[in-house]
Amino acid sequence: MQGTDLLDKHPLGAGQFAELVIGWQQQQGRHDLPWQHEITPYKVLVSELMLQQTQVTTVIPYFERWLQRFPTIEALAEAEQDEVMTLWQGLGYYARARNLHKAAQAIAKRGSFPADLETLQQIPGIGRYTAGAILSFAYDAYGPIVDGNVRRLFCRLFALEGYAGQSQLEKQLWQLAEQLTPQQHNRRFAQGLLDLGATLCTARRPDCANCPLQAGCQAYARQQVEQFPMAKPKKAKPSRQGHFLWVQQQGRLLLEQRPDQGIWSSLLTLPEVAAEHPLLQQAEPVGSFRHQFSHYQLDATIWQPQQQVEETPRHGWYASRQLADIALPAPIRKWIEQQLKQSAVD
DNA sequence: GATCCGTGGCA
DNA sequence: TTGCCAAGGAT
Repeated sequence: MQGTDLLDKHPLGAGQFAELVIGWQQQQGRHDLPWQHEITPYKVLVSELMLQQTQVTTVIPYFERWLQRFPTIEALAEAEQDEVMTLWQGLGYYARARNLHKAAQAIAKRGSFPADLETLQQIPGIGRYTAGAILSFAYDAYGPIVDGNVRRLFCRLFALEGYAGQSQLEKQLWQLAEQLTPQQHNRRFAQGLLDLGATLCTARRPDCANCPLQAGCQAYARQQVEQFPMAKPKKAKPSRQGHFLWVQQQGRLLLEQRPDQGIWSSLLTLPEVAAEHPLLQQAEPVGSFRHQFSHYQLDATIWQPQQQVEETPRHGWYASRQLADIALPAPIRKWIEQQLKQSAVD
């Protein structure tokens, strides 16, 4: 067992490690995040789903609005998907919103909130990390977590080779998490791990001088803190073309709901057509934008067709005052609002 | 195991 | 401007 070896060779034992993390969290950790007050399993579920791959400062206003509109899991379970997507718009990774909605319906139907790792991981949108986080934060119970913060912290503490996603590294990280996670004070311990990663053991310019684990950090001992974790080998980001239609009729704008898979799933957008679409042969380009996704770059052109657009049940006409209350992708919303402002001035 | 899935902040 | 990064999960 490699993880056992790692821990055996390390100057800090598991008990001492937990004590240091817990003590530091109490003195120096974050205590004023919105989901840390009057904790319920539902609030933990909402916050954890929102926080997946998303920064705390981005999530906070979304979380506040969400709890106002859906104060309980039953309220969310009974909501329409349109409204769920509208509240989530701009936050990205829209499958999370559908999963959260489905999770609320499953839990409400079940009658009780699951409180064990196995059952939690059967719920849509909840993986190994989120299940551990729910046990730790909602129930103050044993729930190992490995996220980006913990990965960075452990890779440095134990000078672990490998990059994020490599199976052998992930296996080591989870084994360490299981061994280092205490049986008591689990909420504070988990919060301490995340706070250390977010405020001291950061990706760039880590603040080792104030770290309670400095004496036990193997990367620090080598003066190679920023070499861990190793950078994932990167490949070129592809570029894709997108063609969107700008069609107004009697002051209303034609929009189309996207399918529930793929990019911008379940959101409304300007109708998108293939590059070979006949409509584009006699259309005028009225604008363009470039948008960076995590895995490709979108070069979009917006066309004003001269012919009638064939409508489907997924199409709809929207007045400008309705736009605030529907779910649009951020770059599409930005372009539409700019266009409407210009045409109003013209 | 590799890829897909968003967005905003920051150096 | 560009690249990197952030409380991951599903396929």
